[in-house]
Amino acid sequence: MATDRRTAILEAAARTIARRGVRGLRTEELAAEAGVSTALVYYHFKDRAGILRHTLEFITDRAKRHSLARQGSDGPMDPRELLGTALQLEFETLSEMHENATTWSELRAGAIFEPELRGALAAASAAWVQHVAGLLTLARPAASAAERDASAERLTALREGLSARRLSGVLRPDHARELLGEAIEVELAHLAAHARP
Amino acid sequence: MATDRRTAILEAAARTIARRGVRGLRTEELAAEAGVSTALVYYHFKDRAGILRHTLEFITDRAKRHSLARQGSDGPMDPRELLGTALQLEFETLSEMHENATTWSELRAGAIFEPELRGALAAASAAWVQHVAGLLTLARPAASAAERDASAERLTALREGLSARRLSGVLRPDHARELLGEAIEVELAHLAAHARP
DNA sequence: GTCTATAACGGGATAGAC
DNA sequence: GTCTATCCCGTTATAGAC
Repeated sequence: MATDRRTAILEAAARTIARRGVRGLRTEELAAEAGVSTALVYYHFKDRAGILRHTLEFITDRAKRHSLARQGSDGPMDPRELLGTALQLEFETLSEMHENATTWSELRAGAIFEPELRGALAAASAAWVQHVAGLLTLARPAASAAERDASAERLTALREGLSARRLSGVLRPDHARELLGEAIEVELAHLAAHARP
Repeated sequence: MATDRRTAILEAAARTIARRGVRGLRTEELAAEAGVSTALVYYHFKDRAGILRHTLEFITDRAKRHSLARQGSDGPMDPRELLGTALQLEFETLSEMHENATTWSELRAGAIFEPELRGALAAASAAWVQHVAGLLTLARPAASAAERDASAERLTALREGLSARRLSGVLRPDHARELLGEAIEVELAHLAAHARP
C-alpha cells in the first residue's frame, strides 16, 4: 500500500503529528519520515495549512475504514457490542488508531484558531454522530430519533473529552474505557425509559 | 486590581491565549497587551514554558473563585441547580469564563507534548471532579461514593468534550448547554436507580 | 524591577535544475 | 514529479544600562 508518494506523505504526516503534535510538526521532519524532499511536500500540498487539512481528511477516512472492517469481520454483532467497539476503537493499543486519536485531538484544538480546518472538522464530527445514532437505532428502535441523536452527540463528545484527558496523561486508558462503557449503558437505559409507547 | 506587573502579565496571558491560542502566543504581543517589555516577562517567568505553567495555575484559581462566588451570592440553591451552574459557567457570555475555557482547552492540548504542564493539569482536573462529586453527594446521598465519582468524571469529561466542539465551531453554545443539562438529568436518574438500599 | 536593543536560531517556503 | 540548495522572516531569549 501507499506506492504513490502523496499517500506516503499523508501517512507520514499522521505519524509525525501523533508523535510531535501539530505545533511540533516540522516540514523537514515530515519529509524525512516520508522519505521525500521538503519541496515535494509543498508541491503536493501547497502550504502548511494544506498539509493539515488533507491529513484530517486522511485520518477520518482511515478511521471509517477500520470501523467498518471491524464490523464486518467477526460476523453479526450485538448492537451494544457494536457501540462499544465503535466508540472505544481509539483506546486500543493498535497504533494506527492511537495515531488517529492524537492527530484528531490536535487538529480539533488547531481548528479553534485556524478556521480553514473547520469545514473538514464539522463534516467528520457529523459523520461520527450519525454513525453512533445509527447503532443506537438498532439497539433502541422504540426511542424517538431526537433522543437518539442527543445520546449520540453526548457519547461522541464524551469520548473526545475522555480521549483528551487520556492523551494528556490525566486519565489511564483502562479507566477511560470503563467510564465510556458505563456511559453507553447509562444512555441505553435512558433511551429505554423514554421509549415511545 | 492587579496593581503589580506580575499579575498584569498573567491576566494578559489569559486574554492573549484566548485570542490566539497557545500556538499563537507571541511573547511580544503578550508583553504589549500587559503594557510591559518582553524582557520583563522573561524576568518574571524564566521562559515560554514558565509563562504557560503559571497561566494555567492562574486561570484555575480564577475559575474556582468565580464558581464559589456564584454559589454564595444568590443564597442557598438546589443541588441540581448548583450542578448546572458549576458545569455550565464556561458556556456563559461572561468573557472571563470564555477566556478560561479557551485557555484551558489550549493548555490541555499543549500538555500532550509538553510534559511539564501535566502536573498542574492533573491537579486542576482532580479538583473539578471532586467539586462535582461533592455536589452529587448533596443531590444523591443514597448512591455509592464510587458511582458518584464515576458520574462526576463523566460529566466533567463531557463538559470538556462539548467545550472543545463549541470552541472549534462545530457546536452552537446553546446546544452544548442543552446537551450538558440533559446529561446531568441522565446521570442523576442513573444514580437514583442504583441507590444503596 | 524595568527598559532598549539585538543576538541567535529555527523553520516555512521557493528557485531552478533534472 | 522530484530533487538540492538557500533565502529570509518571525520568534525566543539575553546583554547591559538605568
